[in-house]
Amino acid sequence: MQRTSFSDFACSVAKTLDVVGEWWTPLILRDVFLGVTKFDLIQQDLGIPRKVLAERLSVLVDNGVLSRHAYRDGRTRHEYHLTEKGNDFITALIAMMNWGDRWLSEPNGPPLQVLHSGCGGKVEAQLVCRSCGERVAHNDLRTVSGPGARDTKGTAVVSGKASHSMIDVD
Amino acid sequence: MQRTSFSDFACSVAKTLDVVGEWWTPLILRDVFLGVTKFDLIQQDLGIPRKVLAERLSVLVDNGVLSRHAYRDGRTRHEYHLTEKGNDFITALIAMMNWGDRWLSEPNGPPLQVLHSGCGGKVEAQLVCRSCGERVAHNDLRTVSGPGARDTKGTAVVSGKASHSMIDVD
DNA sequence: CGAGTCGAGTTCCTTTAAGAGACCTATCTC
DNA sequence: GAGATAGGTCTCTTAAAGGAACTCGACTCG
Repeated sequence: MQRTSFSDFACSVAKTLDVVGEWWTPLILRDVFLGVTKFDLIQQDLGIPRKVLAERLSVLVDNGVLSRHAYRDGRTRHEYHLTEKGNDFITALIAMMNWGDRWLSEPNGPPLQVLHSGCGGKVEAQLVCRSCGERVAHNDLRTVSGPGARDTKGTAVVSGKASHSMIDVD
Repeated sequence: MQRTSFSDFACSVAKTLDVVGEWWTPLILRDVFLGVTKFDLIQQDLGIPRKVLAERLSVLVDNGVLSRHAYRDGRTRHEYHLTEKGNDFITALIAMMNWGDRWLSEPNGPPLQVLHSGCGGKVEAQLVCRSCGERVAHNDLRTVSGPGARDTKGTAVVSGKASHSMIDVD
C-alpha cells in the first residue's frame, strides 16, 4: 500500500499524523494513558493483530512518544509509558474523545469521563486565546502563515489560494 | 487490507477515528477549514490520489462532517464546507497542530498560526476544568468510567484491569 | 524433573486499500 | 471546433492489515 509519508509537508498536522496518525495508534496511546501498559493486555483490550501492535509500539518508542521499561529484568518483559512528549499528546486525544462524545455518542452517554483531580469537575479540551485568556469559538478564528511556512505540499493556504481570511505575516 | 472498524468499541476515541481517523482525512479537513474547498485544489495541495480523495469526501459527507454544495448549477461543480459537526472537530485538529508545532517543528517555527480574531492573540487547545474553569495539566487528570461504559473492546480500564487511578462511578 | 503456561514477540499467508496515472464527460473560452 | 478546466471514474501494482501459528526463555505445578 506504500503509504505516503507526511513528514515533508510544511504542516504540523501532517507531521503529527506521520507519527501518531496510523490506524490503531491513538487507541494504543489511549490504553497506555489509562494504565494498560503491557503488550498482551493492550492486545486483548483492542483485539489488534499482534504484528501490528509490535510495529506500532516500536514506532512510538523510536519517536519518543512512549518509553519501554524492562521489569523483572533479565527476561524480556516490558511496560510502556508515556514520555513527556506522549503526555502532551493527551490534549489531542481528549479533544477527539470529546468530539466522539458529542457527535457519535453511546445511547447511555459517554463511556469514559476525564475529571480534574483537584476539584472533581469534568475536563474538556477547549480553544483558548493565550493573550486575553478567553475561550474562542471556531468562528472567531483567523489563520495566518507562520515563520516556518514553506512552499511545499500542504501549503495551499500559505501560497494564497485560500478563499478564507488569510493574511501573510512574516 | 480489510481494516477493522472501530465503530462498536465502547470508546469515543475509537468512534471518532472510525469517522475521521483514516489516512489523509484530517488533512482534508484542515484544507477545508483553511478555505480550500474544491476537489482539484485539495488534490493539488495535498498530492492525494484522486480516487482516495473522492472516497474520503464521500465518507465525510455521509457522516455529516462536510456538506457538498453545488455552485454554478447546471454543471456538477461542488464545494465542500464544514458542517457544525465538522467545525466542532477543529479543536481536535488544532490540538494536533499544537503538538506538531511543539515536538516536530520546522527549523524556523510553526508554518501556520491560529489567531483570535477578537484580540489577535495566539489560539491554542488546552485542557480546562468545566467546574473550576482552571487549566488542567496532564498529571492532574483522573479517569472514571461513564454511564455509557459497556464490556466490549476498548474497555480494559472500565472493567478494572487498569493500574491507573480508575474509580467506577455510575 | 518434566509438562504446561505465560509474556512478548516473530513468521507466514491472504486480502484489500493506497498510490500512480490514464481516461471520461460536460461545459466554457477563444 | 480545439483546447482548457472541474470533478470525477477505471485499471493496475504494491504493500499494509488481519488472522493464525510458531518461538523462546522464564516460571510454576504436581
